[in-house]
Amino acid sequence: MPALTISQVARQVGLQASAIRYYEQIGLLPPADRVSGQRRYDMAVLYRLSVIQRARQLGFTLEEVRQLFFGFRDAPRASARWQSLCRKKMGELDALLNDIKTVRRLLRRMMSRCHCDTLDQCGKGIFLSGKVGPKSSGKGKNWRKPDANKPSIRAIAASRR
Amino acid sequence: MPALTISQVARQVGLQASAIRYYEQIGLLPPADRVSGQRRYDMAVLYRLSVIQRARQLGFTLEEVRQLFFGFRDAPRASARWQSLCRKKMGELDALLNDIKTVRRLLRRMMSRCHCDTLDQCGKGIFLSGKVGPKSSGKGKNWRKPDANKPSIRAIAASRR
DNA sequence: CTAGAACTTCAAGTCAACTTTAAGGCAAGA
DNA sequence: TCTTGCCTTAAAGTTGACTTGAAGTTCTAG
Repeated sequence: MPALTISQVARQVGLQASAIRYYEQIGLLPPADRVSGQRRYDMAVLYRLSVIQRARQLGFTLEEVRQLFFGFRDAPRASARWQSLCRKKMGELDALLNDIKTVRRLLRRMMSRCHCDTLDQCGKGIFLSGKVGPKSSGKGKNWRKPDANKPSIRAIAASRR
Repeated sequence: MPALTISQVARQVGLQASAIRYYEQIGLLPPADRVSGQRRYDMAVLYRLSVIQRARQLGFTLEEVRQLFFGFRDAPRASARWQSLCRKKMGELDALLNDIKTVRRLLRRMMSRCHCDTLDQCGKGIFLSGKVGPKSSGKGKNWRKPDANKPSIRAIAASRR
């Protein structure tokens, strides 16, 4: 009967021990059995962690993983849970894809159309073209361009670990 | 001579005043003139901020914006600076695009191929298929699958503000 | 028996780009 | 004078998913 230590488990699934402790702490893993204070695991935790890892690969947050495990009071079948979450995530990906394409167009335009000498000149053009920031254009006092400077793709680097 | 207050500037460019103070604090904007302690601006700052806003739209980090302003000791022309940064960002976008496509394929596979009853069963399958985590496979003691579970697309939601 | 490796907990740090809070300053209008 | 409203600073909070650090305990090899 394999009673694995935390670092053995960590090695098996390719995580740091601290991540496993963290998952336990936030309730994604049940409190582990202890042998004089130290955690001991069996194979089941490897499966559990594999699911978590796969979900992370698929772009799910830990909150979504929590849903996967505990969220569906209906839908008891694992496959149905995956289905539901995957469909949702697929939609988010498509939205992200669109944003990225928009930004690519913008980048292309910027590259081909800017011939400014100075950034101030450049900024003047941008400011006057009104593509940035709401310049109260008479449509009512609190009117805002609908999603004017929308595609920001924040944390574009952050997403690539 | 328009001497704008910080909130007037903020309204013009569609930012919060706190963001402008922050930009000053991190050195993206020069210290503003003061009238009895309060910041006063002229049109130049609108252009400056327009450039920053446009850059943010294009997916640039503030660090990259800093490069745009102060980074190129060579390349004095604004257009050349934009070119260089845009090309780089374009590459990052393409990489991100690839990751997204990979994740989409994974999502599709998960949806069509998983028929598990329980998540444990699911996890067992994932674990045994070895697609998650390095399972020391005899290629040397510290061998790791090259980028095994790579496409994680962290902060996929974060990128959509 | 004794190193030192591996484990424990709890708190705090990380990253980016800001925002929020607390505590206070200054000017104009009633 | 009092209130309203905008402004100031410095510090702390936000978000997610962990990691790192400090201080202490336990296991293991020699």
